[in-house]
Amino acid sequence: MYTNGRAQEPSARETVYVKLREQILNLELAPGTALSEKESSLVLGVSRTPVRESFVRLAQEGLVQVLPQRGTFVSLIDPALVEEARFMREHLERAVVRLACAHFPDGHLHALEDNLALQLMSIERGDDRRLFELDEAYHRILFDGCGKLNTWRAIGQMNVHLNRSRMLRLVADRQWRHLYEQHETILLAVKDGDADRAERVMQEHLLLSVRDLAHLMDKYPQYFITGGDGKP
Amino acid sequence: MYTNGRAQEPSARETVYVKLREQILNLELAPGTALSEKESSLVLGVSRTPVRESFVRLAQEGLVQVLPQRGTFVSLIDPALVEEARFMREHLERAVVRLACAHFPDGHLHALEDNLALQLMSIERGDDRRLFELDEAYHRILFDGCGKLNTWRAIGQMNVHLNRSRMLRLVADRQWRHLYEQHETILLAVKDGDADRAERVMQEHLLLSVRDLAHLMDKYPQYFITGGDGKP
DNA sequence: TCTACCACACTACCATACAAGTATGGTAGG
DNA sequence: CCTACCATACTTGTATGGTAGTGTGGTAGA
Repeated sequence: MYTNGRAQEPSARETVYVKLREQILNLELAPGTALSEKESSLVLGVSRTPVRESFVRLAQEGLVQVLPQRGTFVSLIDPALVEEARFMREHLERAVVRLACAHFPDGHLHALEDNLALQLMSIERGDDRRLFELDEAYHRILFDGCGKLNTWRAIGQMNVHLNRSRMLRLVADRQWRHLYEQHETILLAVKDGDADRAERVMQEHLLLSVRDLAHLMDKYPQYFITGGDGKP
Repeated sequence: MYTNGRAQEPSARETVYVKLREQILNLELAPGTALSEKESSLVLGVSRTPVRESFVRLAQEGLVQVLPQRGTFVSLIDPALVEEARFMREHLERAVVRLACAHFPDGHLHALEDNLALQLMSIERGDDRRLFELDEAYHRILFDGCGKLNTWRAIGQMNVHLNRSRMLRLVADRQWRHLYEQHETILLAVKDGDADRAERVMQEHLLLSVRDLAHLMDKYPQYFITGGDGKP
């Protein structure tokens, strides 16, 4: 018996789920797009079962909406969810960054420094997709360093809605420098143990993420929920 | 054609999911218990498909753990998750109760009053299960009144882990009066708009929910994760 | 007695067939 | 021309059979 070296090739369900999720967050599958178990199964070369089970997971995350006997659709962006995601992140990240100012492991500190360096390179290259990932990683490292990784994961579920609108914003607008400078300032404050400063900058930083939301809703109205419950 | 009055009888998957979830939270299905698609399908009188899809949902919530080709098990309680759930609730509920002190709809205020009255009756009857539900509803009303219902739902996913340990605690210990008095104090503070007081009591209130966690881990060690990753 | 091996029962995974509800386009009737 | 109806082609929901991996208990051999 060879020990399999933790390779453990992923299940069909997992690969399908990851792929669909990525496409939805990238807006390759735009909000409102109709999906179908059969079509996805043909495209991805698997049977309906793993596709269907991925739909169940995505539906629970609020990324798709399953209407029995009618169809499955990529959820429209709900501005209320976006705002509440920001609300959650604001209060939890303020708390976490205060913890970080009190105590933060050296290893994670170095990870933040490395991350910032990579951010700078991504900005110079104009690689927005990569910068987006690094931004996520930056905040994740902060939570991890404070022993609050599960909290970050819990935020994740709401965060996908925030991120879809942020992705939309990246297309038109781009103020990456400002974003980078805030990350830099937060890291310095953590190093200095200046909790008040860190908390204040973090709050501003997260406010930035929903700026111009109204503008986006005006520009891409078909991607947002207008009235009641968000059915296409 | 009769309009069906929004009855829309629930799917097999939904009923199975709700039933299993309830049993896990009630500890009727104790942490570590082995499940199986086939057995559950026989017990619940449906085919394996809806059971399997329920397992997918429960696994995503962290309530069960699916080991491919080996079995499905009710997750052990992870003390780190319990503590982080408390952490999330502490910071988010402090923020929400401050909002409530600034502005809170009359309708929701009345709902809180009614809820408190019912709590008192449940305490007199010694109906702990009902009191537990009312406690959940109380906090839910607070979030709803502040337009943060989605935030409450997001907390819910972490909350299930906190609630399993709270349920365990209900069995041995019981200090319902204290719980009720805190709820009462918070309501009064919201009425008076005394944000500082409301926030302070809320923090104490949530600390109560993890008191004696170490004691519980000592008393029911088989229900908790000890070392690494929580596999039974 | 102890060890290595193997058959067997069990698991979750996936593919597929069937059932039941829904939207739609064409057509017959007014 | 307009309306009501119906066949049909979709959709998701459920049931079931086969596959491959895993644990276990019994047995043959040393």
